[in-house]
Amino acid sequence: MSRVKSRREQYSEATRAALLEAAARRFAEHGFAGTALEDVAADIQATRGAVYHHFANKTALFRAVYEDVETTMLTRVKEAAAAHPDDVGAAADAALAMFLECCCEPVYGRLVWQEAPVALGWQEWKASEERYAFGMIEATVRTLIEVGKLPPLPVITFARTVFHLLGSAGIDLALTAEPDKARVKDEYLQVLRYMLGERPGPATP
Amino acid sequence: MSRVKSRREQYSEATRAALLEAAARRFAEHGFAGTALEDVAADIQATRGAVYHHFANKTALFRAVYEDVETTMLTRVKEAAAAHPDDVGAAADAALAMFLECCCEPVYGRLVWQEAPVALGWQEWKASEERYAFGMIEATVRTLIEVGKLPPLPVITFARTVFHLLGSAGIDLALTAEPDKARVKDEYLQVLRYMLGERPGPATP
DNA sequence: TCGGAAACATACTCTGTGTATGTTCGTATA
DNA sequence: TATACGAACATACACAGAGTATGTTTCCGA
Repeated sequence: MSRVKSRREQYSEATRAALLEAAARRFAEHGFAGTALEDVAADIQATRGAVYHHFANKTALFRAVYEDVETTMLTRVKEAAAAHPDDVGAAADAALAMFLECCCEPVYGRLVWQEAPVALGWQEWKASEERYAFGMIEATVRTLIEVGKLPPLPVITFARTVFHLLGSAGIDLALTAEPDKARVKDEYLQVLRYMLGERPGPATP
Repeated sequence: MSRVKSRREQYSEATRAALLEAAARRFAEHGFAGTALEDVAADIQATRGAVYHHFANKTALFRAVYEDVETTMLTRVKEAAAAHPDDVGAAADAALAMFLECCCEPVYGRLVWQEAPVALGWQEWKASEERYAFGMIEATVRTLIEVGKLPPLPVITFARTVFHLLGSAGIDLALTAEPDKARVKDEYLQVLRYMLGERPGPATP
């Protein structure tokens, strides 16, 4: 497939990867507008020249970081689902839980849910999610409907709503102070389960 | 209460109001980062000096715009709810529907849901919503639980979720192309009703 | 071994924010 | 009614950061 890399290519890919890593940290910590490319470059002992060699502009750098974390997320979610090859319900549960887990992480949560919509524009962000998180959720929802675990609601809209549901829960959790985190997470799981159709049994009379 | 305004005060308030209006348009159309104060000032035949006289900085201007649209929204929602003084369920329905309506409007939707979290920072945005949309929803949810129309779920978390639910639906609707808008809106109402507890009857067997 | 191109660094331009200072004009006070 | 004062702006300047143009080094293939 891809032949052996020359030393130069290896160096180049290394700095590119280092730039992505540094940028991810900066963007996640200070936001898109709050990060100067100067600082990103300095983090890896380089100058902005290196950045503009590898990426067309600031937005392109962000886009690369964004697609990176999305790909990582997708892999983890697929792994989680693959642990239940015989039970679609359990697989869906695991997938959604893992996605929520990802959203809780400061880097993924902030990048994907806070910065991406303004850095890339809502339109592009929405289109991108089609290929990542949202696409995955849509498949899950479709399965759940086919299996009868969900009523035949409009798939796309329902999936998009679930997507936002998990995302907002995740980002809220990511910013919840440590002492409350466990309780809030439990509350969100209760609410999410309710919204996805589970009904609590009547209180013991 | 407030004594009669001098001519000077009237002029000042007029330009301040004009600045807010121009800024709202610019922010809603080009986003926070994409708006230059120069242009906002030019829109009302003034210079940036006027802006910086009335507002501490760009963020403060945005904050003022933001609080303005939130207040307008709250008024409209309260009016909608007040139309059903005898039926809390209907009042809650009307309130939520009106809120969704507001979220669909490009100015409110974009400012509150896209720009505010990054312009003000998620923390401040969350805190502000406590006093506006979210506070209102919380009251509604609390009522619905007391009346028994909702099970006793954790109020704060549930309200916050509903808040995001309506917001994401609204902003998505705001960006949906006209021919599809009616259908998508209908789909969202279906999904929202489902998530809020209504269960469709079984298909005729 | 040498020409060229990739991988950067350096230097410059331009836009936009924030600030410091100047100017006008209404208004209170003598 | 003359004047002093301060609010309401305008003008001018400093500075940061994005984007671009150009220079420099070093690897690699012919």
